[in-house]
Amino acid sequence: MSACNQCTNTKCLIKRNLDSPVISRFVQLKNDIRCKKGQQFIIEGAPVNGLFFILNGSVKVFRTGINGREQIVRFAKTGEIIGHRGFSSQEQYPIGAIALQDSVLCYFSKTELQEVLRSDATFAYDFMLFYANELNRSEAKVKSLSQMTVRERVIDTLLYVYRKFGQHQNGFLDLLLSRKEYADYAGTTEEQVIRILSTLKKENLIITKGKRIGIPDVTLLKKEIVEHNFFLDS
Amino acid sequence: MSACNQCTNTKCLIKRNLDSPVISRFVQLKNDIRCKKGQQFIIEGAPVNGLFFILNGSVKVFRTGINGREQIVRFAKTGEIIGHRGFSSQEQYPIGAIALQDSVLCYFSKTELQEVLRSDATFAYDFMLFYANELNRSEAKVKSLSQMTVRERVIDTLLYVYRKFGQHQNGFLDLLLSRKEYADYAGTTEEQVIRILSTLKKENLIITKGKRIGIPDVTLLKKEIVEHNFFLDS
DNA sequence: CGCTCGCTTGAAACGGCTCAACCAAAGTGG
DNA sequence: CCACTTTGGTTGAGCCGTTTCAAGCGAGCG
Repeated sequence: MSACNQCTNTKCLIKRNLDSPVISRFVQLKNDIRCKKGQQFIIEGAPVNGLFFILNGSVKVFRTGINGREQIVRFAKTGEIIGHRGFSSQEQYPIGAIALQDSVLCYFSKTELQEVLRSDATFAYDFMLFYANELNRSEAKVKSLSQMTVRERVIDTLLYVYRKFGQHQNGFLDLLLSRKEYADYAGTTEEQVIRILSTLKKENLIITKGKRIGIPDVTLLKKEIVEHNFFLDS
Repeated sequence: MSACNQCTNTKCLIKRNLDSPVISRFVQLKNDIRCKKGQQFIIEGAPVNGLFFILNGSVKVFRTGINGREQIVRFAKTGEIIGHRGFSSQEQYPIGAIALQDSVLCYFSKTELQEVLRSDATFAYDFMLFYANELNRSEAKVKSLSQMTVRERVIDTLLYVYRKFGQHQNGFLDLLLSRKEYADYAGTTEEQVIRILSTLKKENLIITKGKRIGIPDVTLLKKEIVEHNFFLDS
C-alpha cells in the first residue's frame, strides 16, 4: 500500500489537497491495485462505484459500439483519473479500461469521495476544473470528428499522443499502439490508418519502424491541420 | 433587475444554493440581459469573462469550423448555463451563442464566481456535477458522430430536441428549428436532413407541417437507434 | 519449420456531400 | 392587388472519400 503523503505525483488531485484534514483522513481508505499490461480493470457494463488514480503507468479508456467496434475515448497516464464518468448519474456508464503497460492504480470509493467533495470547497473546485477540461477536450473531439477528414483525424491523433506521452530519445513516440488502436481513437478503420501513415511517411512527415512511429518535426505536422487550430486536448 | 430570491427557477444552480450567505451576497452583483430572438450575445473569438444563466428563453450554442461550416454544440433552455466552457482555461474558447427566442439572461462575472466556488463546497460540488453531466453528453455525441449513420444522427437529434423541449399540444416539437440547424447539430448537410425527414415521414415515424416536426410515437422512433441505446444527452 | 499476429495493399461497393435546379410560402413595393 | 424578391424547403444526379472485403507479406515464436 502506497501512502499518499509520500507520493511524488504533483499532478494528482488528491495529493494536491492533502493538507486538508478531511482529505488526509480520507486517503487512508484507498486501495492499491496492480495491473499487468493488457489487463482490463474496468469492465464495460459493470457499475463503477469508485475512482481510479493512476499512480504510474498508462491506460486506454474505451467503449464498444455497434458490431463490436471499439471506440477509444482517451488515453490516460500517470496522475490522471479513470472512472469519473460514472460519477454524476446513477445510470451505469458502460466504459472499459485496459492497462497499456504494467500500472499501479489507487482506488477510492465513490461514496466516501462524494462526502469529501461536499465538505472541501477547494477540492471540489479542483475536481470541477478537471471536469471542465475534460469537457473541452471532448468537445474538441466532437469538432474533430464532425469536420476533419480521416487524414486530419489521424494526424490529430498522432499529435495527441505526442503531446501527452512525448517522444523517446530514439525519436519514436513513447506510447506503443497498434494501427488498430490508432484507428479506434481516430474513429476510422485500421486499413485507413495504415494508408495514411504510409503517405505521411512518403511525405517525410513521420518515420516508422515496425509498429513504432516517430514525428521528426512536430510543427511541420501541425501545419497539416492548422485550419482547425485546435490543440486543446491534453 | 430580477432578484434571485424571487426567482422561481428551481433548476438554477445559483437559486438552489441561495441559502448560503456567501452566495446570497454574490447574487447582488449579477446583471440582467435581455435578448431579442436571433440576437447573438456571445461572439466567437471574444473572450468570455462571465457566465450566463438563462432566466427564460432558449439559446443555441455553436462554433464555426472550416469553410464557415457551423457546428451547433448544444441547445439550452431556461435554467441552464452558457459560457462555462471558457471557465477552466485561460485560452479563449471560441464559441458563439444566439437566442432562439426572446430571452432573459442573468450574467455573473467569472472572477467573482470563482471566489464563491472556492469557498462553498456544496456549490462547487453542484457545479462539478453539472460539468460531469455535460461531459457525458459530449461523449455521447462523440460516439454518435463516430459510429452512427447520418440517418441515425438525425433521429438522435430529433429525440434530443424532444427530450429537452418536449412537444406542444398540437403534436409538434416545442422548439422551431430550420433544417439547416438540424443539420448543424447532427453534423451533416441540410439536404441530407431533408431527405431523411422525408423518408421518416413516409415511414410514419414523424409528421411535418411547414418547418414544424412532430413525433407521434417516441418509442417507435427510439427503436430506430436502439442498438446504440444512448440517451444520456439532456 | 510452420504457425499466428499485425501490418500492408488493391479493388470494388457504398454512403454522404456537392451542385444545380425547382418549388412553395411569405413578404415587399409599385 | 398583383408581380417581384427572398427565404427556406425539396429533389435528382454525379462525384469523391471512406469502408469493406480479400489477398499477401513479414516478423516473432513455439
